[in-house]
Amino acid sequence: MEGRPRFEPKLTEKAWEPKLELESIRLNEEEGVYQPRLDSGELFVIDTPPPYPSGRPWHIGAAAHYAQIDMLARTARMMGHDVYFPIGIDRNGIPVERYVERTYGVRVFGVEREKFIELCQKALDELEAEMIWIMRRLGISGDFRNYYRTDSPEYRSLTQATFIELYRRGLVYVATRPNNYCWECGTTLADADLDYRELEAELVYVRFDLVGGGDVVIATTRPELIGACDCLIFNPEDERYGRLAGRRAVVPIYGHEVRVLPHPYAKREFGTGVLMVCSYGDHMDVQLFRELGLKERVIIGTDGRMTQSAGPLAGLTVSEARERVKELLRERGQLVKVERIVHEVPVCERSGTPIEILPMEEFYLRQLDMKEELLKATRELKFLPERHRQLLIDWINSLKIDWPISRRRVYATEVPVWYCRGCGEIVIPEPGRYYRPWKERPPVGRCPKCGGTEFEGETRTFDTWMDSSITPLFISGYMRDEGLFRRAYPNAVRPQGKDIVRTWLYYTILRCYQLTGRLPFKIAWIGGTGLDERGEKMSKSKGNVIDPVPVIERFGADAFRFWSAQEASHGYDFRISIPRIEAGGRFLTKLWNIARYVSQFPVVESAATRPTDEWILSEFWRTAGAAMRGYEEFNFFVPATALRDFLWNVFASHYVEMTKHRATRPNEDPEGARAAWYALHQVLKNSLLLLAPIIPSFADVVWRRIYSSSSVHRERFPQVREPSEMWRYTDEIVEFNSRVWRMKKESGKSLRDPISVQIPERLEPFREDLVRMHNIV
RNA sequence: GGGGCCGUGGUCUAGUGGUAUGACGCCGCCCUCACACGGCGGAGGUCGCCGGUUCGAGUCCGGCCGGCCCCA
Repeated sequence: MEGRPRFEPKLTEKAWEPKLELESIRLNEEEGVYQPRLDSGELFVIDTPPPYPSGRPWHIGAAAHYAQIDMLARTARMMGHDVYFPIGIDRNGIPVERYVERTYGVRVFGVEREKFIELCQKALDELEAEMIWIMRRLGISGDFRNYYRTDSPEYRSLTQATFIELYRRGLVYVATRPNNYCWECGTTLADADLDYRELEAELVYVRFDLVGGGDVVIATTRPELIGACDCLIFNPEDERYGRLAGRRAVVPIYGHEVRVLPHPYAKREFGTGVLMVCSYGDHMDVQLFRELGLKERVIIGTDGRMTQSAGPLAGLTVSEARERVKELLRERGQLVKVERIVHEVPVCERSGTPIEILPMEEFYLRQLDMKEELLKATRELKFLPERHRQLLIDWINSLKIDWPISRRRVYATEVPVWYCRGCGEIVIPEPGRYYRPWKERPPVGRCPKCGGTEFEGETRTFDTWMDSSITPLFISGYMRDEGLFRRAYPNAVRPQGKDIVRTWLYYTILRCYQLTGRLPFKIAWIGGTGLDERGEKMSKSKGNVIDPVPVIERFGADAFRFWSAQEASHGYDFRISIPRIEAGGRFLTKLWNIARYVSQFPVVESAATRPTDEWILSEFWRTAGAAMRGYEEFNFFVPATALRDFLWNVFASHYVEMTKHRATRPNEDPEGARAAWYALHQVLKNSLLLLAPIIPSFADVVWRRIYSSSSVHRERFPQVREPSEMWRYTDEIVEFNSRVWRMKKESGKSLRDPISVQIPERLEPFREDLVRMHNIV
């Protein structure tokens, strides 16, 4: 040991400890590291999805998603952009209403509206605080000081202002149409609010008498709608029924006559091959009613009960009516048989209740006549990954009705409209403030049309997507801050999950395009879905939701983040398994120990490097180039895996071992030691920069201990150098070292024991380091 | 029924037409002076199936089967 200086590592802890994250998170927040500059110039604005605080457990896939969005923000910062990373909380809509009903045992329309809203706000405040805490703990570098809420007066007044603008431009209209209706939630729903579930049902066979003799049997899962039947159809190819074309049938119980028509929608395999068309059993009925000009009968009410038009079924709930109608048919001898089947049923996404299709008067926003224009405009939008563009195109092409935007709910932005009691004229206020027509006086004293002085405030609210679809406008100061708007709009990136392309992405593009004539952002960054370990979607009803909080507490946020980055390439679905998160986090232990080893040596800025040093620097810059190509596309899988493989399997295993002798004995060979120190620090320092977006606290802690008194998050990515050709030696070096280790192992030698082995000619430049490393004699 | 993605050792994953990566788990050995939260070695695969192109296919082409997600 004579002549060997004692080196002290600057990293004293034996391993990376998650609690070190807390200090780094606090420090960077206090130092204002993430604040955007206030000077002029373009802002790189990230239109983050405002999460809905629906209560624990929060979805671990969502946590991973936000971690990745944060990597995106940090990447942009390190590329030199002035990044504005707002944090919003989505607080509008049905989930909180249901939560309040459950938690406080009240019904939304059973208490005073004001009181119910108060309860909602109270619940949201609590749930929101926890969500903000988790996001902070994840190391998210957003603007928590000024986070916004979609239920704030400022936000809601912007939603209302955009509605007023569109109404005045004729893009909003009122119409009565068959609509998806959830009687459980008491409101109309857009197609995007539906889910589909496989449910058991009875397929009921009913015999209709034909006018002029004979009969025909139909099969239906909705026998209670028989009173609303206005047509029977069979497939035109179905020779069994060709003779029925043009005949008329008598509807059992109700007695009215309906036509029997051939129509391709009827599938010969389903039931008897003959269907009854009613208002309205499903979406196809709606289409057939429109197409065939059928007569609508409303026999289900908004309370989920049969109306007076349902005759003998009036007053019954839908399921009671279904049983009762079977009895009535049986009594008449017109019930042929009943089969049990399983079929897909549209249900309310929120309550899981099968929806009804009822004609309702609602406000609509025009979208059908913009389909082509939107398809054309979105060609300018960059998709990452490109293949997810198809999700949006398919959705736009599948739109069949304009967007019903009014809802019969309470905790949402009010439709800012009053009605004249005299003539029914719609009165719209001036944009600019938050209106609550159900409790406020109208904006005018007299009706502009009839001069009446009595008004009634609208009680309905908007679909919450009316709020969520203007996040790019809200965060850019639209209608409120011209200067900010010029710097911030269009936003740079919209990061979101692929599961909400049909809602959030589509509605945002529609609304912002209508209002500004421009796309709201330049890049749509579409992440995959976090699935459970079996590859199935997580949902509270399935009970397979994993809570991210214990995972983060156990392994640390950076381990979780690193796992998230290296688990799946951008845009692919990823499975969440705790053992794999744990394994991913092991890289941090490895990297910590690499850094701990390197941290004992002086930081030198230049040196006369040896071939071994040249080799590792070449291999490093090659890796760095690959990592940066991943960052260019905000695909964190690429840098995470490239750097992990390099640092673990090449740098630590081979370079560090090859130079250990040299690096620790500066007295023997001062120049050689300096050269090793130089290369060790070059690799570590630049690796920290390249990993900083993915493992921000880890990188920051190590950075401050070794390289700087200021945050790593004020730095830029290293300028990637063109690697020399030396990396071409990597395979041979790895192969040779493994061979020597194996030989020693097989002959029972310790790694320090001398060995006699031929160094391949190609590895001659590395002879000195190889001899020392393996103690070759 | 339509669209998208995916099918590689027990599990997960890389793979530009030329001897199949790596990780988790498993087995054996080693407390080698950054790291036993480590290292070395090993077992384990008809690369979903069937055809085709090719001297040669996990990789290209066609068809089929299965899984997941979205939509109908």
